[in-house]
Amino acid sequence: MSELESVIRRLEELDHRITPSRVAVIAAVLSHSGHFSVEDIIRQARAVGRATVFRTMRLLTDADVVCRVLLEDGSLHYRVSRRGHHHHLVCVSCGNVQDLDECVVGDLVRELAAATEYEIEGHWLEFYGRCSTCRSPVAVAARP
Amino acid sequence: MSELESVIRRLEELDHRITPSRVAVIAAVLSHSGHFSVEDIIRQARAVGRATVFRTMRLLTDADVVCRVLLEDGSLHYRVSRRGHHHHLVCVSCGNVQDLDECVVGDLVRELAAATEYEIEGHWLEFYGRCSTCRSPVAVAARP
DNA sequence: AGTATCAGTGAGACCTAGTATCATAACAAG
DNA sequence: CTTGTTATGATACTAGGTCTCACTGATACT
Repeated sequence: MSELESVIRRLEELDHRITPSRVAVIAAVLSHSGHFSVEDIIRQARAVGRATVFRTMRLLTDADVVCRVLLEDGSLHYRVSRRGHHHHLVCVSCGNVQDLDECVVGDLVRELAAATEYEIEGHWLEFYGRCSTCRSPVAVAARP
Repeated sequence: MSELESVIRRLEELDHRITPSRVAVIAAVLSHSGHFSVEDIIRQARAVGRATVFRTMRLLTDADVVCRVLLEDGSLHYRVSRRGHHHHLVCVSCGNVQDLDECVVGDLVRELAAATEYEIEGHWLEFYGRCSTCRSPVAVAARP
């Protein structure tokens, strides 16, 4: 079963109709191996209305087909998600994204909940850096 | 020395001029005990131009007078900062912000750097939940 | 089949948050 | 006093996203 079909299955299970517009958006989304902006998808699926692209992106986010990637400058990108709740390490130089295997703050959340009496419902966590390819050996050696 | 004066000192040390517009923005900023948006400041300091408010907010961020608070919906707010690098626990119900004493992911950053060969330069981390006041005893008891 | 209903749609107006431009003003230094 | 620098406000603009609304096309009921 292709990835497209499996996403369609997922939406059907959640009682969403499969329309040509949605299929076009999903196909555009799946064509990316890295992260992308909604504007990228709007450009790719030119026949689909702007509002519909945004609506479909929300659908896909809720269905865990994509996850949101917060870039360092605050802009929001998306990325096809192939695992559950996780976080990202984004290379600020080449834009490459490394998925962290699992949520690394689960323990922290429990500790904080105990210490603060908050009931913690969610969190944002993104790391930024330079991947091994982008940092030159010289730059590494020069670091204190 | 008032808080206003101490912020003014800080900017002077960084070679920024102290102008009436900047003082108005700083006073508006200091009038908030919680977090606030730039639009709040623009509303409060109506005599100051929109661009100048944004410019001054950047100045204050760079001078560590305020820190940025990322809300769950992705919107950016500010908060007077009284310590160095730290993170926030935001109540999604009343908006109250709890500062976490120090950065809780320092160790994590070092581990990740070793595991991924990334040189990690920065991160975003915000927690969301409901403070003890906002969660009713009933709701707490009902949680699994 | 007929019709009522409802999810989904695109066009476009609108909104929010922020940046760019630019002429002008205030100030500092020589 | 002149010259260069920093800061300013008005305004236009942009990016990213939401709202409205008339319309379409499936679905469900009779």
